[in-house]
Amino acid sequence: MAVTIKDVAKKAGVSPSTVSRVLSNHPRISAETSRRVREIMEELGYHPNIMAKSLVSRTTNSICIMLPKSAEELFSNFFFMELIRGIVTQANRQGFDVLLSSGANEKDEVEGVARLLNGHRVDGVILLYSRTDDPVVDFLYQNNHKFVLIGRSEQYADILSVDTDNVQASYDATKHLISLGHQRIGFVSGPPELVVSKDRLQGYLQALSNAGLESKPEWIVEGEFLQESGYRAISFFMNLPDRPTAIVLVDDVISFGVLRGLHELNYKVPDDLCLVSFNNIPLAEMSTPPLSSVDIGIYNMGYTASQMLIQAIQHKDNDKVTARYVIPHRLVVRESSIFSVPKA
Amino acid sequence: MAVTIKDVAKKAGVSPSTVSRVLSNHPRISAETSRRVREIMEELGYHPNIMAKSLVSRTTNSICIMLPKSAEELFSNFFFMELIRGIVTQANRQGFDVLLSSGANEKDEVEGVARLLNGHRVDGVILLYSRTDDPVVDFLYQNNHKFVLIGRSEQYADILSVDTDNVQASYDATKHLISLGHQRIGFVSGPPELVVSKDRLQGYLQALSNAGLESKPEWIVEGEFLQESGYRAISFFMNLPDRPTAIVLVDDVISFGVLRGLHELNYKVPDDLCLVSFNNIPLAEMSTPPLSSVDIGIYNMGYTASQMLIQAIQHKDNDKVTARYVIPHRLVVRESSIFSVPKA
DNA sequence: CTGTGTAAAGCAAACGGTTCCACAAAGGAG
DNA sequence: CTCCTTTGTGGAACCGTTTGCTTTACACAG
Repeated sequence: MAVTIKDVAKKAGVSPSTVSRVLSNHPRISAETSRRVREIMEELGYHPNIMAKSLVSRTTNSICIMLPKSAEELFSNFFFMELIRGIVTQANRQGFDVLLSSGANEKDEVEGVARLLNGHRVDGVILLYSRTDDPVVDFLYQNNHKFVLIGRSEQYADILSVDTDNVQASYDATKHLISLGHQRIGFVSGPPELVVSKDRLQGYLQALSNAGLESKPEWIVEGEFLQESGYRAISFFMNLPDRPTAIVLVDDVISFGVLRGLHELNYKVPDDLCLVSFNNIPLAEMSTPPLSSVDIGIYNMGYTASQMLIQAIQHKDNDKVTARYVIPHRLVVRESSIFSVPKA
Repeated sequence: MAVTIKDVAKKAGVSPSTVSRVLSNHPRISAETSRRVREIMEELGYHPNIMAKSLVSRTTNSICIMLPKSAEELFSNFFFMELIRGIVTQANRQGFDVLLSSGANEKDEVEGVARLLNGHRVDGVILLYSRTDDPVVDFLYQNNHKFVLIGRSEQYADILSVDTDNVQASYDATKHLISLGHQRIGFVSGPPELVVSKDRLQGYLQALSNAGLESKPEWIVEGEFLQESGYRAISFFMNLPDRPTAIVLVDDVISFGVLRGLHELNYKVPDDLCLVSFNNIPLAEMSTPPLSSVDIGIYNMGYTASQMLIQAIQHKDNDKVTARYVIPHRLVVRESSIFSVPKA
């Protein structure tokens, strides 16, 4: 059916090996032969069978992106799409294909990734999230597979990862509010099993303590990366006797929920409450009021992760090499935090 | 290195063919042999080499998602992520892997898809968008490849596609505004090369004409699926001498830009201007005010497209079969349109 | 004219499976 | 008891490439 290397060889009057060598620019092929073979490939519409190639070369030129289980429930879509865009762009640029994989649960995830990796369908994996205790990471690490973590592993030091300095970023965001005169600052966190939640919480606490400010347990609430979490958090906060005058939130989308909640309760931002969140998604500057947010270079993270993984795959130095790449962050101040001290 | 079918065979004291048959549940394998072989596969940690399997079976059990070139510029991320989620979920459920592909330009796109399809890396393709004149579709159609279009083709009738009835949906949205008493209704469209833009414009015009209402050219502006488009459109509209009292917008994200613009100009929604848009993304209910929006079941579209494609791949009836699947839509009315007639 | 070096191309064995065909053993019909 | 099925398994060819080892064909030195 499809045209193979043999068809090309026959028509060109050479052997299949010669055609193969033309394809890989082998030095000992005469210019004339090369030209003729290429011409015929063109004419016949030849495309190398990637499977056959992979089989013999034992490499697939493709990588796999592991989506978190139930991405829809835990995270904001924007974050992942942006990460994926960065990964795919860089991978394609390097001639790699990208596979998407996910699982209904953790067991599924490990099995899926094992099937792909052990079954030689992909050469490596990128994990889009970091959980505190992740069986997928265990599997990858123990079987010596190539992989890159977006985020940070608490268990293994010697793995490839791309991350934001979340402690520092959160410190900066909190510091910003402190420098505006706020004394009572709240924090809305993400799911506790995510490393990012812990890191940002830590930065927040550190900033408070460095400034000699108090941090009350009731000023810290856990949520998910969803509007609803913000919406719920805010009714809690605003009913506190000594409620915060400012909040740090781990994600812009949560802030949208907060804005909505405040609007319904007839509070004004930033007059009654100041907000700073993370990710700086495009909508952040379109909300009312526009959100102050820490830009963490999501696309860049994906791009870099992809690059690191492909590099690791190509130079097959089997030693595990520590390479934690930290993408710089930047606090973008907008209206949601620009008034100094709320009247209340 | 890796454990192969031969290793399993040797250890089990059977031939490779027997192991292969166990794997594929061949009827003429004794229960005892099957049990023993499976046990050994487990023990050795055997995973079939997917490449080798594909090579001989001439099928890959994977499909490819074609991302639009420069997705970031034309579309709202949410839409694609949701589509992808639907596709991946259904594909995985059927044992298919999903590849992501994109190209810097149209030539790139065709080449990429040709490489994957002719090179037997994937069995079929899903296109996430419909352009009025798409070389990728031409290629797929003419080479008789399996593919599904999200949207609608203007050139070919006999291809698989999943779509919203955009004309009707837009008609409904416009009708909703008309029934609230609006006489001057504007329209913010998407890029003109997208079929969805044309269809929604048509539904809008049809609703107006059915109601005996006028439609002025200056009430219609083209934009992209970005906040900025809405932001720009609104300053144009509000400066018109006989400006619209309501607008239909092709995407929620555009509406966010509009909301921002109106806020800055000190207009109120819905008092000064009513809005209805499309897609009903989760943030639509969190904006101020919450947006009326046509829910088009994005996840469902992806899910269905995936299902159709896999079906087409598995029953390899080579006849082209028309199958246009229309996902039902539903107008979700919220505050951005609930007042009957603006004061102005 | 033989021997040697080198460039160009061919042969054949993998890579890890699947599957058609052959064949032995066992069971059933006559 | 033969003969014919059925059942369970093994052997080998093949899927489309790559690649190490040869072979061929010159060119040129001795």
